[in-house]
Amino acid sequence: MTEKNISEIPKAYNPSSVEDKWYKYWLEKNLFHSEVDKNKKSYTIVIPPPNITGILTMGHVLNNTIQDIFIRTKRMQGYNACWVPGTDHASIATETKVTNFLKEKGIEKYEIGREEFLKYCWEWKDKYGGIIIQQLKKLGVSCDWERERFTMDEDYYKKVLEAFVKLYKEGKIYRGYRMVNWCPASKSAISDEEVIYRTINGKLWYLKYPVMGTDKFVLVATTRPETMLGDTGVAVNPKDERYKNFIGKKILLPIAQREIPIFADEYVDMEFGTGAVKVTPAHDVNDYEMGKRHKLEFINIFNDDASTNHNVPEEFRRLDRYAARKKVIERFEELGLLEKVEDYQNKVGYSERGGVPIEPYLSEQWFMNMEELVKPALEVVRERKIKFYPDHWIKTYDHWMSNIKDWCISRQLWWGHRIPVWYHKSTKEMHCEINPPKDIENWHQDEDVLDTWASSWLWAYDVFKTEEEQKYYYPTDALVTAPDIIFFWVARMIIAGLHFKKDIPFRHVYFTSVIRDLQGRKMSKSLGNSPDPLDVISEYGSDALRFTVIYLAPLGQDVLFSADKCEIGRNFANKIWNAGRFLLMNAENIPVSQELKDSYLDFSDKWINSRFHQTLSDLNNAMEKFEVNNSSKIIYSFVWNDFCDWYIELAKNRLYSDNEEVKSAVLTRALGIFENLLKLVHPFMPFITEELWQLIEKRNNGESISISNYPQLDKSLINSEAEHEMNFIQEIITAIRNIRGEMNIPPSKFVTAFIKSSKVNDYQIDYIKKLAKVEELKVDEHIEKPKASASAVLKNCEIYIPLKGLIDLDVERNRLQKEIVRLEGALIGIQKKLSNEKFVNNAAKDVVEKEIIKEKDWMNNLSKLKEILSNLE
RNA sequence: GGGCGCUUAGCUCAGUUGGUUCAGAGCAUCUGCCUUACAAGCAGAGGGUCGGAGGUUCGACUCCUUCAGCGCCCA
Repeated sequence: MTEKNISEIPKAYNPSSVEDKWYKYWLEKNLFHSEVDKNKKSYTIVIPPPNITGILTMGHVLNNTIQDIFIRTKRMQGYNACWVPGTDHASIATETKVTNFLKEKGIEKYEIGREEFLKYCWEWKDKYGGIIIQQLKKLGVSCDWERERFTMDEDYYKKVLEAFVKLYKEGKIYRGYRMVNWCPASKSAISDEEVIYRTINGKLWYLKYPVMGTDKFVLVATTRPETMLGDTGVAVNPKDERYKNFIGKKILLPIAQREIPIFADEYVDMEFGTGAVKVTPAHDVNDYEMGKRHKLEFINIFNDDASTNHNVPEEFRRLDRYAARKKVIERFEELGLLEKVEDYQNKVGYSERGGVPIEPYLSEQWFMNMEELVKPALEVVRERKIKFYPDHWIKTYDHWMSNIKDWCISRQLWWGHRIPVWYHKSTKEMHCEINPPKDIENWHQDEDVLDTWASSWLWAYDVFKTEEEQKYYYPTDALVTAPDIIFFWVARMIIAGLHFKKDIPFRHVYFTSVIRDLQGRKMSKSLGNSPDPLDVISEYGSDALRFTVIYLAPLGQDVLFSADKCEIGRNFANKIWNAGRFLLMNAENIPVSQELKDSYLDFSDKWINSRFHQTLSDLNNAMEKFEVNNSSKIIYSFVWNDFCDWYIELAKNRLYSDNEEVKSAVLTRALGIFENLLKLVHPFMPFITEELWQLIEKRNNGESISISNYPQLDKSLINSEAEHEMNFIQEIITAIRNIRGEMNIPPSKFVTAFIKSSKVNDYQIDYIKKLAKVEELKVDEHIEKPKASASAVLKNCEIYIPLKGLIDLDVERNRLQKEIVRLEGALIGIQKKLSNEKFVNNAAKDVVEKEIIKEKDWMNNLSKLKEILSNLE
């Protein structure tokens, strides 16, 4: 760094001039790169790879700030810290984006074909896929950018296929014709986890189905009348008296003119609707099961875009499912077969990515049998080999894992990892290998790609390219992620890690808060209630945003956020800035001398050292327990309340004294503590701390606070005597300030004060005078209360402030009376306790003893106060 | 229907194993201050019977039961 003229340091911290400069510096010096180093312990985090179609959200801010705090702390603590960044190819989302992009240019995906389409995808990825990475850098994250990975990198791609082939050969992957969740928008199957259920206000239509050979009807109720075109049966409960005589008879299905059986099945709920249900085995999960049980016909009436196909009568063909619904209802009305329509609330499954209702659809798909794979993954969490924070997520995880179904891993898309299976054109033989068969011309490859999560489930180790690296960095230490992907990703990574690497993928999983707006609504694009983090950064600074989000986000609780809350972080940054500015301004005139660092120590120095190491101890404990939010508060309170409000204020006395050696000693000490404080803050606020760290001492090129040594806890410096002494002085100062405040004495006016006590030492007098604005201070254990003075009573101490001409006796009377009432109340409680034999006999001895001492002190204070009040004049 | 979480000051939330002035912090409010680091600041003050009821205990914000309200996940 070049030398700066300190007086030029601006009064208010300006993050924009600082942040980009340091991020560039860190990258230039390659400070965040990690290489295998067997002499150092690794500390590894893999980023939850953001989706290449995404842009930075507040959720990312929270998530990545937490990871950065962990990784920066460990790096400074001497670990070989490695944070692997990267992005996820997001099969459906990206393919949708690119398809729409091409459509706007008049290009149809199927016309250009697979190869050509994928070229566009890569182009799109190169152009937009890095946006979120650039945005992340604005946050100051200390990722190892040399290790940036993408789920479709060539070698990673290969690893994904290898995993598929291995599982196939183990018989864990199979192909089958099953009912899946079909997304008509992306024309692909999706997994159960990608279906979002929404309550919608729908209708319940009552349709009359004529019973053949009679003039009677069976009334069925349905929320999806269009599916009647694919009905192949009507079911009733065997116990239902109403329908007993119909069982075995046939319905002549209207419109389709198909004869379908009426049969009995326990599944039918007699209470729901009419008690008779139409059965569409090809388009409803429950009907599918019934269809299999009763060997019904499976009639698929939809194309892959959910329009009606050739299996319905000519005039109903090629209609969108909702148009088909309308037409079916109209026809039923014409036929006089529509009994009634009721309003009805039901849950409809939507495709998470496609945004349209999913269609239960029979198709040929690839599935993974999860039954065996799940077992070890369940164990490691139950046995706490992997720890969850907060740990109540264990139950959710356990429940899901215990009820897991086979995983549909094929997607009818092009962008992704193409399933490594070839079918022989004539023999129909199947070839499942990484490499295609040699006589490729006789084979055709499976058209489908894999579910994106079937690639990212290998992320925890296949981001490391060599065996050696995997051995060194795996298992990773912490995973920080949003709770909504606990099934999609967390669970599957545990499964993959245990199956393929025989070890857990991570030791700790930290589930972040969900960021909401001030009304408690989830941040969403459609509501437009999500502030753009980049705007927030340019307004408040990255450090401010980071600190604020952490400060507001308790473990396991949602966060109600709005941009203006970043004042918390901005103000804190400014506070640190000005503390630094103060010290640096003094350093212009006072020499810094490391030899004097431990000279002229007084109680306030011992106190601040004690506070620092107590803070460090608390902080270490909190971080150990992953209490990041708590950690931010521990730091905040030390910096602001201990260091700034008290230590700097006390230090001014000596900094402005005449003794050059004392001045030098105090300033050196203060700067030392400040530097340590910066290190504690650094993982939370990397930029401002780097800037100040570079300013307080000339650093060599390549040095950075981010690779400096984290302060070591020294318990011997935690000094309860110094803390007691300091607390006593703080109480005296606060008591005098209180009197000044209540009496409306402006700060510019100095007062005289008398302290009746034997516990105040001479060297503390100047401090009290300075901080309480006292001109003349007399301390003696035999002082008589002067007339017309305000008073305060502390333990072992009485304070009098003569205020002739200033004192309003009524105000003083009120003050005293209030304190008396408070003390009396407290005393009643304590005396009740002490007169209770059971308490005295049962409670711990030290508790009782403390209560007795307390009672004595308070009674003492009380009688003094009463005396003062009665003599007040 | 099953599970999880939440309810403490006007607002947003801390409160670790039940026991020290343990009823706290930040913001907001009120009062006084441009005190030579900081008005993005300093000093002081007011404000809550800890969701309701019951129980365990010498003692409950803390443990148990139950009720009410809110939120999330799964079916």
